[in-house]
Amino acid sequence: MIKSSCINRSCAVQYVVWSKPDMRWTKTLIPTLREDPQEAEIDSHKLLLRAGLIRKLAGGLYTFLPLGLRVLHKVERIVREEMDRAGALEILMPALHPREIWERSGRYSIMGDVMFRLADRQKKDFVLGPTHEEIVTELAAGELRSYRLVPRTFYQIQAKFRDEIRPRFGLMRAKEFIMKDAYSFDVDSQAADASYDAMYQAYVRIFKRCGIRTKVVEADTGAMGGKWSHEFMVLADSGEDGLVECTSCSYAANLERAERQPPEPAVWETGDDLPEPVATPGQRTIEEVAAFLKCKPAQLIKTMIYRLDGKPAAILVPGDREINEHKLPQALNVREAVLADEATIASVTGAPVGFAGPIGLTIPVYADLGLKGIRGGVTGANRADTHTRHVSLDRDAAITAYADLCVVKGGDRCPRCGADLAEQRGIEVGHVFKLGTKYTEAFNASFLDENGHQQTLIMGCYGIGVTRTLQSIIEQSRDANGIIWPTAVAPYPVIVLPMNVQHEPTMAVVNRLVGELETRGIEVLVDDRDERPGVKFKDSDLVGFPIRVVVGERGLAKQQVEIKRRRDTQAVMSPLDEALTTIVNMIQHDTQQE
RNA sequence: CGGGGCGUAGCGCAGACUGGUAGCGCGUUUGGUUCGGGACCAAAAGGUCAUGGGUUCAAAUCCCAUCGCCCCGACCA
Repeated sequence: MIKSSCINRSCAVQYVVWSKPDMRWTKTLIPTLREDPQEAEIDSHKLLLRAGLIRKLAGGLYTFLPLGLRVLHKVERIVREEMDRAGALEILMPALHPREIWERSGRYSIMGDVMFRLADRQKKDFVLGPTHEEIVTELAAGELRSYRLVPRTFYQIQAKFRDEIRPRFGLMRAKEFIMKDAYSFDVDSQAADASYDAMYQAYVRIFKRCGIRTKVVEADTGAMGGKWSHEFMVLADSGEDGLVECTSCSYAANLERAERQPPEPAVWETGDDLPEPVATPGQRTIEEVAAFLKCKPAQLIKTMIYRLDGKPAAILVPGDREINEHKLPQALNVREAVLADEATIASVTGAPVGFAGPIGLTIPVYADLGLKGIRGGVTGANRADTHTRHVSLDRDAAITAYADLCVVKGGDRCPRCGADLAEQRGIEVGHVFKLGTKYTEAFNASFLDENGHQQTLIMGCYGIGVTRTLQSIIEQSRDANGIIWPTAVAPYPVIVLPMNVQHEPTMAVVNRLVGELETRGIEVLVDDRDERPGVKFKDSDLVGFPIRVVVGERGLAKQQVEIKRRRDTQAVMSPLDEALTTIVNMIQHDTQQE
């Protein structure tokens, strides 16, 4: 039964030459589930399980079943093609790293909790790599010694390991996942910008070819360090990241980084009244105090005590706002900003937690720009069970500096053009960083320039969560019946459903059509199960093959087969001798569209 | 790590409060009737009731501990 023609026409299938282009449902494993698994919360996770693409081994650890692996390979192939096109060089680095290399960059302590640690039989310490900046920089330090060998960009596609605090949503946040990571090394900042741009453009192409719409946002560099970065976000309500985009200009940013133009000064009162203590017994939170004093949360001035590089300071934001801790280091020019403990708060304010205010403090006081010019505000009085009202910050408190310190929200003003910002959720599928010399200095990665001078390599790094991207495709392309695969990443672009596998003329037509598709290099799955049509239709929709061909006695009587796109509602009847052309045209058309 | 929920057949669940022979639906196997959107009839297989301990004549059920999974939070490229 199995066609042997795959051998002599394997050249038609680029890269995936080891894979037979056609498959019978009864010969593979596609364990579809009729009901939603109890373990899954979001739709894409449910569908991964229901469509028989993955199975869970343990929390954050998944096995890819045949169909899931086919999709994974297709995404990887797109990534490889675009990386290669951009001039990046594929390598493969170890997943197991000696501890010392992480200590050299200082990240063993920074990322220590994220890394799985283990020891060999000699009790030598190792970690499972959560990322590979250290490893690749070590390589560059040894090999890229001459300007003639620069620029170079290396990439790999490999399993990464992270001891996530909470793995969730299936492949979205897993303990082991597939990542494409790339690293560029350049002679100077300008050349590094060009490398960055090449990767950025490659990413745009990759996600487009995967059939997903992404939004590029300015991002925080976090533990990666570096100066600048962009994230590629798949917009989805289930996304773990918040982001804002301008309704007018092109500004878009992760909430961790997003800035805003200062709003109009909050004038609640004329400002003629002087500060006055008011008893607020037991009212600690913003909500409690606002309700107690019958004022709006925004009228309160939230005062939080932080330690900036160890030294206490007060951070002030409007009562209806959150402090953005990611922005503090840069805004206040410190290395580390952490919330102070209760003892510190008590000693600098002289009051229990919940009653801190800026008036009379002897530590530095930094206020959000949204508080500039506020009149009639309410603050803690630095005394138990007491607040202060009629506060005009400029007049009543010694403000060390105003800065943009709070988390931006939808409705705030764009930092570029002043128009409204809109807030959305997104899934981070790609992240590109300009790292500068953080790692190349730590690893002494330098080269000799044309003049024989020693110079430090400028580095960039670029990640794509491959398995996360796979799930994001589903998150963005599905309906009530199941997945709708974009053609480029579908496990099979075509599924053929014989309505009655016992009917010989039906199977003769199926086999001939499948053979013809094979010769065109088109991968086909034949649902040759002896099941009722309804079952096959449901499974076909659930798994989401882009094109479905139904061969039944009803159509055959008119020498026709039915061809239907998964994303369309209407099927078309096609004469037998035109079916092949119709299908091929659809695939070509859809691949270009997507 | 804090808070909450859940572990009973491959999947989804009931049974637990009030201890007394392990249940239902789907799926699976066999036979038959069906056959263009998850058919019907009949028969059957399938369980350390998460694990360990305790109480009891008797524990899926009550008590204690542990483990695992899911959600919220903290946290996180």
